[in-house]
Amino acid sequence: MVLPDTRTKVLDAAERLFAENGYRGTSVRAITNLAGANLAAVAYHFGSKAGLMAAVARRVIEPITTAQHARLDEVLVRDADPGIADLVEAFVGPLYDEMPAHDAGGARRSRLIMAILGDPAEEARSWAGQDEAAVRERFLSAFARALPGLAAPELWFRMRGILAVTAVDRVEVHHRPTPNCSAGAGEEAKRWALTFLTAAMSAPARGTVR
Amino acid sequence: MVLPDTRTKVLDAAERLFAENGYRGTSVRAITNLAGANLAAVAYHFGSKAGLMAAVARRVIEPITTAQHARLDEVLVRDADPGIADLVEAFVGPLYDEMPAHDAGGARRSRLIMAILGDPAEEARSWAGQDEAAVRERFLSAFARALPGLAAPELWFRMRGILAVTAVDRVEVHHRPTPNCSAGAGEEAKRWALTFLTAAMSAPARGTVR
DNA sequence: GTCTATAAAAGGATAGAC
DNA sequence: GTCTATCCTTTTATAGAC
Repeated sequence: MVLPDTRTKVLDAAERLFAENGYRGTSVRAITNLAGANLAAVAYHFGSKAGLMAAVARRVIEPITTAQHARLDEVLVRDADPGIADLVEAFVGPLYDEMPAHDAGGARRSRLIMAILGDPAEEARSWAGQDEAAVRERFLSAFARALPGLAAPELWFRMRGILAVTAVDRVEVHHRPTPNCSAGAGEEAKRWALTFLTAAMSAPARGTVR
Repeated sequence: MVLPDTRTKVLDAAERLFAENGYRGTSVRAITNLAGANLAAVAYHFGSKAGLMAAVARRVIEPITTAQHARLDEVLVRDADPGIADLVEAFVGPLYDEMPAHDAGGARRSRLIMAILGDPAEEARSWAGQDEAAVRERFLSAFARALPGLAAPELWFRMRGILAVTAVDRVEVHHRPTPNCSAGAGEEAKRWALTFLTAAMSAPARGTVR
């Protein structure tokens, strides 16, 4: 068993605190305290607080985009013109599989992504990185082929809808209405999301018709 | 023409800056500077920065919840057992009508709501207030009647989906993929949302079946 | 690589004059 | 109601010893 080095300990602590309190709500001091490291370690290993956030975001997002690429590859091998359900599954599936809600780390990473997406700072855009943009472009093209009646702006609207639903899921944006209605666990929530989003994406275009 | 008093000027400036930079990203100094008011005005009129945020949130949210209640009332008068499309329209419609994207103020208030929902702070929960919770409960019951096959947790999942899609709409959560694919304007975006969400809410339950 | 110490700035809040 | 002046805390970043 290898003990984590300081760099990794700081990264772990930052992931947790950024997820819980957001970027601006987390101080470098709180991170290094939790990590059992020195305040100066952040500057040494990551240059600055922003550099640390970028590193945290990269570590969380990379496995997801990798899985999304792989799933889309599989789908396209099976069928050059895949259906909506397959595309939705290839895009959304990895978000659940890589961040299972029943796992503490998964829920934490999910909250972190929400914190990144919800951050109004311009900087936050760059945290998501180019991986994420590339994946989105690929899926956008695939959906455009599967939904020929849909104009680009409406397709883009729907794509954001997918991102919104999956990002908000498992994040308590409000108090739960009743205690038993908390977020679904693992596979259940994934199935709900796939049902919800496949139906939504399959809706006929309404771009200009009344 | 009545000139706005200091209280209103501060409220306006705060609404704008909170929307653009979030609660934590906005200093009281920046607000009073933009308002052309004195730093101490915030303490005098609102008690504290948090009190100011609560006042801003109330002013934005109240007209929306009022409209949602009214629209649901209308729907229930016409039909004691309304369909999914009517319920979705009654819930989502006011979010677009009260915050038109083509209007600068509408887009700003939309971003503000996103900033509130996305804020990880516990405090942020209370900003949305009880109005919003009451509306959600009413619609939850109405949807439950219209979707008898849907268990409570899955219904709650879908309700959050509606909130997610409408909140994220018109907010650039990422860089736009191509310049022409920006957010849809006004009525168009509303129609896209109603189409997308009505289809999603109408999907058959998948809670436990395979 | 890790630490102490400190710089330098920005933040929220408030006392008290007017 | 509005203003000035100031207090006190917290923040990021860095210089320099070890």
